[in-house]
Amino acid sequence: MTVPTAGRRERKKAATRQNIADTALRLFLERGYDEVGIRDVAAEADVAVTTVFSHFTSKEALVFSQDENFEHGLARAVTARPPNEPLIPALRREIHAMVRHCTAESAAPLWRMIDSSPALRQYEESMHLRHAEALAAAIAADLALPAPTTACRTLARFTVDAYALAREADDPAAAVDEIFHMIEAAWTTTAAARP
Amino acid sequence: MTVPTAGRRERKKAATRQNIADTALRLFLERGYDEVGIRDVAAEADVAVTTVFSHFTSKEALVFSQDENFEHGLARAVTARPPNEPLIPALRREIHAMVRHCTAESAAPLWRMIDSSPALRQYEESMHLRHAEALAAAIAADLALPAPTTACRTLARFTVDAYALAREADDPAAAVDEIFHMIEAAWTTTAAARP
DNA sequence: ACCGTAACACTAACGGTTAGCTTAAAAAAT
DNA sequence: ATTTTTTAAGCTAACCGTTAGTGTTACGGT
Repeated sequence: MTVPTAGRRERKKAATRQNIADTALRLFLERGYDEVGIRDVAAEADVAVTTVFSHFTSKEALVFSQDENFEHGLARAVTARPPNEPLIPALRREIHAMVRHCTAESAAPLWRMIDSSPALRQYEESMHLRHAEALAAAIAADLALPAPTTACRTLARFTVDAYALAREADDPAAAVDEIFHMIEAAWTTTAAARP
Repeated sequence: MTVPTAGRRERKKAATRQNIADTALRLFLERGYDEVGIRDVAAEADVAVTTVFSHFTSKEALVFSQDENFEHGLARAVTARPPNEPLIPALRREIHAMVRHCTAESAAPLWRMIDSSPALRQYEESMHLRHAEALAAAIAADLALPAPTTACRTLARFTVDAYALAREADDPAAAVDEIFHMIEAAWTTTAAARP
């Protein structure tokens, strides 16, 4: 076993959380996000309303429960990349993977739901900004800077922009390449790009 | 008179709206955004709660009622710029003006309030995205394109990023210049930049 | 075996938001 | 000038996401 007996309590907690998330996502996809209330989710998952909010900070968070795993994926793409690989290509690879992942056939209904709900779109945007801040910190660390500079923060935001823009483009993969071509040009003109 | 007698009804409506916005902003700054409810605002402005929501789509919109004027300021910076002036410098000028405007001494308490409220920050972000979409359309029109391309949308987003990033920087004006140096490099590498 | 604590339940409420209906004043039509 | 139509604004009552307060149960370390 790779997992060192995570304790029954933690396993039960994880199971409850998973049950809630699965139930919520199923109901949302069946009836539509706005047509399903938190009380419906709680009843169907056979838990109390307060239990839902002890596992998820908001209704929208129920939809993005899986993507929280990728929360630090971008930062890890910087810190854990092959040695000697330049920064920008590493970021481009990661964005490519993320775009491919969320434009997959199986995820289509989910993203259609997200795109049609202003509340969910807004939640996703603010997630992206959090990711950008984490990424800026990782980039600064990679350059051995004491704190993120304006250039680091800018690169981070441009990178998450690439994800958001490519997702909406007709040809997502081509869009990633096109936008990263622009990012590369922007980055190479900064002093931070040269050691 | 330059105003062609806007009709008593419309004048009263505008007055009511202004009254609500002024009262709300005053209460928010006096007691704090979270400590003031919509019912408080309505009572103090001497209107019904439903009247507040017939003028403003949400509580957060009460805070940004003035900035709605600048909603299309960015797009106008493109469409109404001096002839023969290149695109990027025109955008940089506008962002400079916007940053100067919202980092002014008189606006400090307002922005402190906004920065300390997650709800208001999120609302501002989604405003920015709306602005970016409008700007992308204006850029495409300026280039005589039938529809916004990926490059247009990218430039638009980078531009609103410049605003957001510069606002938080130690030296906002310098940050605008630094980021626009990067944007210029990104834009000149795209095919769209050359006629 | 014991106790501390973490997970969950229940009730009730708070605050933003909306629906449905009524009133009254302004604008348009007669 | 009177009638008719429009529309801003009001009131009530609720919906829905979210939180506070308070128990209760069952796991985990000692």
